[in-house]
Amino acid sequence: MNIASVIVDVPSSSTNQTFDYLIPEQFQGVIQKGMRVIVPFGPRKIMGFVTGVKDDTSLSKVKEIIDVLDISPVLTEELLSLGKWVSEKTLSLSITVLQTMLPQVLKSQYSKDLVRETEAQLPDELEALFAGRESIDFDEIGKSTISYRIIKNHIDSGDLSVSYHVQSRITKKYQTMVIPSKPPIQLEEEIMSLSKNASKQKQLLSYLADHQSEIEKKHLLQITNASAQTLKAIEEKGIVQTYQKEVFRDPYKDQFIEATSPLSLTMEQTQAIEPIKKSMENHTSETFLLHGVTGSGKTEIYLQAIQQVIEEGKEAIVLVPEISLTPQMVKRFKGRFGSKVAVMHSGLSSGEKYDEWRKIHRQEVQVVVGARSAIFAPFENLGIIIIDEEHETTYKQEDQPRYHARDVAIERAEYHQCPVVLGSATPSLESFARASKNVYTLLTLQERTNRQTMPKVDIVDMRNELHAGNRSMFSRPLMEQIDERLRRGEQIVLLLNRRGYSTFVMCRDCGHVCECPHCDIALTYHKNAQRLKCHYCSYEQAVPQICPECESDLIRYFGTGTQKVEEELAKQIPDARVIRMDVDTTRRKGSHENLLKQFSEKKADILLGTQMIAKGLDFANVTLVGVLSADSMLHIPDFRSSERTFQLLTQVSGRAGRHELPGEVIVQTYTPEHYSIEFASEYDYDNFYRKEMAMRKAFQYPPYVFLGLITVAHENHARAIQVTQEIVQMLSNIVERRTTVLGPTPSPVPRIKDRYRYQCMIKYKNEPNLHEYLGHIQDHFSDEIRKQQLQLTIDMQPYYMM
DNA sequence: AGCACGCCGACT
DNA sequence: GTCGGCGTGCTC
Repeated sequence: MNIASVIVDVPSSSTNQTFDYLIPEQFQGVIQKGMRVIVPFGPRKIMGFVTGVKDDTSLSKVKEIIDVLDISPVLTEELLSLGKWVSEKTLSLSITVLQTMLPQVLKSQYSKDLVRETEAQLPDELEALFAGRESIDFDEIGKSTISYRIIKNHIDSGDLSVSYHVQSRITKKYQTMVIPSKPPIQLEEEIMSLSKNASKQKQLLSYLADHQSEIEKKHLLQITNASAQTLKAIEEKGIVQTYQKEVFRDPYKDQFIEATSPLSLTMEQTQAIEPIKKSMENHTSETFLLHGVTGSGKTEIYLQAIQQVIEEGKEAIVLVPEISLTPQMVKRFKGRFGSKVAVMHSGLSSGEKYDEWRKIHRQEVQVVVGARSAIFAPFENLGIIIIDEEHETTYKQEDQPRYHARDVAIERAEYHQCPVVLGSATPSLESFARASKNVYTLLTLQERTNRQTMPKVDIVDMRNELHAGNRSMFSRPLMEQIDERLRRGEQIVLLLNRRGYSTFVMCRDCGHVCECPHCDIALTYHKNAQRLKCHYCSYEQAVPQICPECESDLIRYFGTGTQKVEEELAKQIPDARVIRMDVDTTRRKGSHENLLKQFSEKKADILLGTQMIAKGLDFANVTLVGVLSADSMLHIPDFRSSERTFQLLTQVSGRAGRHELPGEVIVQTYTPEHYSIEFASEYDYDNFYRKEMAMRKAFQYPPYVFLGLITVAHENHARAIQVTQEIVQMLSNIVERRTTVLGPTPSPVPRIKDRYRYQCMIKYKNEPNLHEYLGHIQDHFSDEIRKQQLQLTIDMQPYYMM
């Protein structure tokens, strides 16, 4: 067993394989599957994951592993094989998948140094660069004017050499601890022998004598009110010792979280949890779809199921959409399971994420609550996986590897023989269809635990408003209701559904829209910076004063951004205090929570925001929810737009009147007759599902078919079409008769960063070898891809068609 | 990816 | 003739 198979940290298709290395004697028996190692690769040194250890290799010559980076494997065997599965299903590189399963700090960084090997005199410019140092970073050479040729000559002559380094970004946090070096009796003696003036030292020592054990330095100095100088004095006398102790960062340490105990379940809840418990007892990997209206107590079911898992000595993963991973949510889990919970989300610093990950790795916690990537938590005895708000699109990763957490969850559950619970008030059509076909087990909660009825939803036809001469973005009924809440001192949530919508600049004379010169997309107007920016590349420019086409000065901003709504609101109701929440105001860490906190403390009357305010928020004093433009999403050319509209409207309606005060919802729309708006206003999921399924069937979209989307991007327009055509041809030749291969079609954004984009869409029901074929297609174009000319993106079960 | 090698055009 | 451009192939 002295050969290791290693996946190296080189993300390219030609290195997407294992490489064999000899395990040197000192690492024999130490190196295990799932550990990170440093290996020589060509002239350099890089990180790699050991995926196997074996006795021999078919190669005649192998190099030795240079170093081991881990004491225990960072990836379990299960995660290694899961990684393989994910890379096959998503057509991603193995190394990319393995890296995403770990916290970012474990990713290696590389550097190159130029080292002086001899005393030989170097040319003046080189001597100046070294400035007396033994080695310099290669980056410094790049900044200087020295030609690489000269350096190369000196490397060849042996005066200089290049050394490669693998650096870890791991930062551990330490605390200084103080520990007495003598037993208490002797400490007392020391106190006696100290000089009379040393009262502070005496005080400090007597505290230590009384308390015996080690104590944090900062803490000790604080209680004894002593200075660091005092401590240093007794340390020098050898009475106490200090050392550095590693501590885990705890992002929630300053929060007091009240412990909660299981609530008694309603009849309905009991009926829903029983099958889950049964599945856990039988050790079967069953998938449940928990369909429960807002406020029906899904979370309590999760909590009690997890309780049982913990009692069995197993572990639980809870996935929550990033955006609703609020302190409120975390509190519910920490309140019930205390220190057994790790939390993983993008709001944590990379060090905090690493520490939370290590709690799982070291088996110090049994529960992880986290966003998408928490599905890869290195638990070894999973007892349950819960995915809350199952329909959320954030569970699908939008860059490589394009995995869906739901699929990974089901795969992991299969391995651990444990249940998966998908919870939602508005299940995705895919999941509900599977439940209807008994692939998933459907569990339904129809009653709200507080017996409150859902808030009444009023639909306002904005066309009538227009006819009546109201050209503002607030309808008269909405304004009336807002006024009334303000008078009663109640709060209001206003949702601006802005997806697919942005502020752009248009000339009123000729209709010219300012577009990005590198992408076929309108530039977005940023008011703060007074600039136009492209959302796809880094291009930006000043706002033109006159139209570049017709030189008219009638330039206007179009689209309804939150900023614009805020201004309008200030004009119409100057007295209202408004908090605006959108990407601009929540960019800074913690600002999201901060704004919500202000709102909950009633420091504002109106919370105005985008989708991010629709989820999981729970304010007792909110009695009115206004949706400014319910249909803005409906016109996006995306087969899921009706589903998303329905989900968003249902969700946001649930924000009103969650407590004693009754709530009301006003939905403004230009298409009140649209079924997704109508059914959402009646909270009628079943009829929405039926209607939408009929649409999906008619147009052959999921869940009736599976989708594969291939996007081809090339600088040369003709070549982009040609490659896409070639792919369409290749696929058409091999797929089943009832599979449809569409294309070449221009992408919804036909050009990004000067590359023309064309697509091929595959609609299939059963193509067991499709992934393999697509792999061949990738290989077929790998040369052209590597030469930076061609970009090929394959997205299985895509969510965004761009 | 990133490095070396090797082949070609543009200069001292 | 050499310098330096980039196209090509390989990394256990």
